[in-house]
Amino acid sequence: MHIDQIRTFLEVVATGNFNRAAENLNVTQSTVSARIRSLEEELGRALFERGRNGARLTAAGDRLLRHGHSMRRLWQRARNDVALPDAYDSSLSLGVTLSLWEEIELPWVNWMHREAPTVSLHVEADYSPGLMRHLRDGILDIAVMYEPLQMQELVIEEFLRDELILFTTHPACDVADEIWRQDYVLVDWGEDFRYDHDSMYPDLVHSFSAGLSSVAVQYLEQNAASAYLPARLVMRQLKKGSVRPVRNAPVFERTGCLIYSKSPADGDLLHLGLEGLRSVTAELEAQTARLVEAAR
Amino acid sequence: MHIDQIRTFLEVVATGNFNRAAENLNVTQSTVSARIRSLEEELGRALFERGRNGARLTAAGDRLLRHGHSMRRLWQRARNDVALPDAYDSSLSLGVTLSLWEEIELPWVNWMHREAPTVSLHVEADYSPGLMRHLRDGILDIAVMYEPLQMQELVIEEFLRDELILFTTHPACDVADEIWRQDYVLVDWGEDFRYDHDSMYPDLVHSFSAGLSSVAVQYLEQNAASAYLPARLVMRQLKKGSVRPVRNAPVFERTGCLIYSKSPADGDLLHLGLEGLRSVTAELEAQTARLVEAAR
DNA sequence: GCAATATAATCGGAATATCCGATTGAATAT
DNA sequence: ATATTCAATCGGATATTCCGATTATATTGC
Repeated sequence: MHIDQIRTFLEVVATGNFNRAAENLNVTQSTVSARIRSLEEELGRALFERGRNGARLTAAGDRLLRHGHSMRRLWQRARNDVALPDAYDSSLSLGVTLSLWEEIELPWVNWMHREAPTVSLHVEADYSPGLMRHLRDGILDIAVMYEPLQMQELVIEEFLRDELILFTTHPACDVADEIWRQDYVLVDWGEDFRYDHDSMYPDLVHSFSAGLSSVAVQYLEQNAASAYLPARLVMRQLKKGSVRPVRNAPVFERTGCLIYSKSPADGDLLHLGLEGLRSVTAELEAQTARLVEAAR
Repeated sequence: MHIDQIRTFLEVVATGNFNRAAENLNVTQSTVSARIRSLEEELGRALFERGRNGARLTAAGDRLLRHGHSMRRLWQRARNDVALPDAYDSSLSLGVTLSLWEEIELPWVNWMHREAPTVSLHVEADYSPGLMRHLRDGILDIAVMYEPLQMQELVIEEFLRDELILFTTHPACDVADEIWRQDYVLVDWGEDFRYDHDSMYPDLVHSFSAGLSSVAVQYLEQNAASAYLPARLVMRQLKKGSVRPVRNAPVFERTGCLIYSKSPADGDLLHLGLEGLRSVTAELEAQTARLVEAAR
């Protein structure tokens, strides 16, 4: 068994097609064919049913699939750990959605460094699809994001309820006042939010929409405008009083999730990392709650 | 990365010597040398410090070691699962010490078959060293034995307290009567027992010693003799009254352990298997307890 | 210091495996 | 029928692996 055979197998499963798998792997189709054939010979079982519409997994292939994922992850992880400086004895990597990155990353790194100083940490921020891909490939051990796609071999655990509150830099006003509607910024908080938002405010016009929340915050600081934001992003402005929640405006909820492998390379370490995230998040939520309470 | 490179790496770690590793793997020393070298080149790190006394792991090699064990186990497991008949979707294998085999194996297989009918089961009985080797190589998922050797990457969990009671086929007697000393069979219940037994009865002569308990039971049935046995092995004879416990004789305790991998290929399935063992054992212990109570 | 010994690295050559590019073959849609 | 879309196969170039023998190196005993 060569790891490239496993990678090829997984790519064929993912694309359902020898030719596309060959393209993605930068080899010829005949090479893919040969790799799969030798894997099948070694295992003594057909892994794919080849037909007009590409390749479909056999039952035996399906049984290989889960282990294949693990093998790829494990080898990725092994290469990574071996490459570490000798002062470390293992590694843990965390990926965080861009919108949560700033708040979670540093406290978590500090927490981990205190609890496990010989663990090398790797942190990255990206959008959900990138995080999922890295999770699948074993580059990430844990990811934090909203609205994850369900995936075999991954545990999804809710761990953070976020409140999206309508904030404004207009003078204190009620949702009925409609002052806040002047210069409204629509922040893209994901599919669930878009749906809820549209049904609540079907006729609301926005002067622009922001993909990244920090843009919206900056805009609010410099203009009399309104936007849906989690309280923690405008903590400073709330304290100053420059930003106020719109009274009686509906609050949207959003659930942050922890995603990690069902079969980790190092279960103890993974759970330490998760514990760190929960602890860091609890602190974050407590702060936010106090602030929201004070502003109401 | 070829799996043979990992196997070779692990064998060199185990023997601490390229030549012995070559012998065990049935290849030449130059092949072992080349395999390790190519692995080192791929990883960009030296894995061993070569010296007069063989090969010692570097820090980087040590970081590879744990993953190497997992890789070997995982591939072993994958090959096994792929080879399964299509009616099954995964597999679980249990190894049991010879002395516990008969009592645990069948109930566990029945329990598992009821709870998870699509899981292919593999059961084997052997002495502890064989079980440990198979556990290490990924052939076994769970082992049940007394006095396991501590090993990296394995969880050891106590789950069964066994009482070794002095039984006799002489007429009912007290330990002070010394009738029972005529024709005493010393059963080898392991190192701990030997030690405790010797200090308790330093001058006790035995007519023979038995490595396998069933031999001792058979001997007791056919001769007026005595031996230390767990009650469950002489349940039938206790009910008939042909075998009696020696009153006031000290009871020796022995702890049965569950051993399994810290990083299993399929955690859910593993824990189902463990649950089955605990359930089966609880039943066994309850029966034994009732019987011992009745006999006293 | 000098063999004797044990260990791993290296080298040359044979065998084997891998990969590519082109072709073939099979199944399906038009 | 014909075109299209897949995967299998073949031939040849290249790369890798393996063995057997030799070499290099460090340790031990004398």
